[in-house]
Amino acid sequence: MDVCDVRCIDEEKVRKTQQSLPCNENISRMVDIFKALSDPTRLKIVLALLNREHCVCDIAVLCSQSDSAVSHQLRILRTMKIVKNRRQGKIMYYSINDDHVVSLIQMSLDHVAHC
Amino acid sequence: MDVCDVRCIDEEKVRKTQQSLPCNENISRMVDIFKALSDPTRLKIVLALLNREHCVCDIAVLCSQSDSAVSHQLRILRTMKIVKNRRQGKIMYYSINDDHVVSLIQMSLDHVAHC
DNA sequence: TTATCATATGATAAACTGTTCATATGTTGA
DNA sequence: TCAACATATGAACAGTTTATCATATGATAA
Repeated sequence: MDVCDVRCIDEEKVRKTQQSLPCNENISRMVDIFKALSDPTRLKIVLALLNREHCVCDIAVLCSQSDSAVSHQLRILRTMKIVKNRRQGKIMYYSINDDHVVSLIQMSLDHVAHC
Repeated sequence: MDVCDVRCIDEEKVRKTQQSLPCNENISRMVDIFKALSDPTRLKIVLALLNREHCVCDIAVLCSQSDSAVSHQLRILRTMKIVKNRRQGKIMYYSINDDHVVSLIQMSLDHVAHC
């Protein structure tokens, strides 16, 4: 870890910014949220569920992916509690389970929409 | 691509959700933004610059990474216009260049802070 | 209870990502 | 002009991620 040695850093600036940083655990949580949304398949899934609940099969069509690939990604989103599911007979319906993520997506949508 | 065949999909629901989806280009842009923030080093850099501008060397200290690693990540953030830089002699100062990203981060911070 | 259907899961291969190391660039002061 | 320094960059390697394939599970209807 060849971090630059003491000569060049402005210790006071660094110290102050250091204090302004969230704790590592919160940084890690933020990374996890962004990571969840940083894959096109997962983002499409969440965008689709923003509209309404859907079964795995329909989600697969909407994402142009195999049922299996979608199921894997749904498991990740489920583990993160971004989506939830309910069974109706053979069919599993998925829907959004995290309003914060909805806000994040809405904000990023606004961002890309006008630029 | 063994997408589920016509039997199981609810064509009407799928059609409507399809129409609600952003265009692929915008989805791709959203993915890029989230991807930029989904690495701990890059997120820490942006969080640090949220406080004030810093030189590469100080950023490296703040991220507990080598100057080189940080420089690589700064290039990515620069390419995405999330940060900008200005030279002062030998030293290169980096700062935030995208207010939307600031809002996204602030929102995700609020999210992780109270949960 | 058995066949079929919708979904889930484990293993694998391919692609991607991030750090490191070596080296290059550009700036300053001697 | 040269040495020293801050930063940048290219190549390579390790670790991670994602889709696929094969198979498993759980539910329904015959």
